[in-house]
Amino acid sequence: MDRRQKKTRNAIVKAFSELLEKRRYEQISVQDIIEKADVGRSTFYAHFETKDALLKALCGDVFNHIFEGEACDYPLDTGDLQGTLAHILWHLKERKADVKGLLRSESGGLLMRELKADLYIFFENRIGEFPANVPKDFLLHHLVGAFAETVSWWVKRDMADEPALVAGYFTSVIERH
Amino acid sequence: MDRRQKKTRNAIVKAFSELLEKRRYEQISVQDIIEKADVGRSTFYAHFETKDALLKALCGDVFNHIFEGEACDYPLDTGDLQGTLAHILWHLKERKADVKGLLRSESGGLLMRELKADLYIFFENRIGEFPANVPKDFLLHHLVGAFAETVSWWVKRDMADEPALVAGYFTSVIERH
DNA sequence: TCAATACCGAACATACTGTACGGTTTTATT
DNA sequence: AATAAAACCGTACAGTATGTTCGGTATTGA
Repeated sequence: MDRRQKKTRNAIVKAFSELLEKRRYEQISVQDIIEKADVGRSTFYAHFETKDALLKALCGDVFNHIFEGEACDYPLDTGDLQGTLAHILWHLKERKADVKGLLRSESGGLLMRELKADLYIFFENRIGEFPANVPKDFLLHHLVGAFAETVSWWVKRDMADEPALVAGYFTSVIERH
Repeated sequence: MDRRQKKTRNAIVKAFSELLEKRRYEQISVQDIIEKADVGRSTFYAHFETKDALLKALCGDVFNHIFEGEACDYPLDTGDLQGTLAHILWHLKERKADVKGLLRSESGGLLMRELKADLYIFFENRIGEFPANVPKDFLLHHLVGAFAETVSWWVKRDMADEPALVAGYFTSVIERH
């Protein structure tokens, strides 16, 4: 609507994202953010109820691109599980700075929580490819936890490995039909 | 050494643990803790540099009992992977109140981080039982993440399922030799 | 008995959060 | 161009938490 809103909001998110490259989430105060964004204090709170809300918004921003299946120019999605997982990793790499910043933080769990929530839905739709001799609910958590940790491992290695390779590792450890 | 130290320290940890049953970590202030422990403010800081240090100490306390392999009266450890994992779960249930309190919190990641660190070492010693066609480092993270999430899932269900059963679920999803 | 030390508790400096409010600028609309 | 709505500014403020300091008291171990 009002384009000042977008401008301000973007400035805040961008400032937050940039601060996140150098410092951990806990070490960044609202004061830091509004100074870097060059935005009034009350303005910040007009946009985000709290610092956590901002974090959540950033997470949502990162993941929406991935799981909402917007059109993108990733060519290698073979459609199977491994290909789709590689696709997800590729998208995460697009937002490398944000992902690294959020994951490094003490509250890295917050990014992880968002990621896991989306992964949960993702794997739910793929559940047929996996063994059925355990409760579905358990299996979902297992897959989500394992893949989330895979992401964490990959990020720690600076996302150096090829997405397709990492996805291949993952699928080869899980017992399938 | 001085038995006042132990007494005070225990009072603090106990108060913290009890507060954790009702409230999440973030909602508990140092003030709350020292009031419940009936301890002076400066005394608290003489024992723990920060609230996080206290949390870490409690985590350590919980996990030492488990991974240091102290003598215990758990009879069902069959020695194989499933049995040992069940044993770990059984110990976690011993400290149910603490584990639930810490896991429910926003900083549940802190307990998880400690747990994962110990699990990492644990699985490292068992690595031979798993497929070797992926990097060992990756595999370890995979197992750790999956089992940690299993714990999280189990706790959410109020640890109602039998440890041996849950451990069985876990082992049946992982592809082994 | 006595020196060491752990504790008390209040006071203090510092920092952050979230809200309030009067005034200013930009926007969309007519 | 005029105008009402809105988004913004920025300062001030109340509330709360943290971590430190320090003089005095009580307990401990030797």
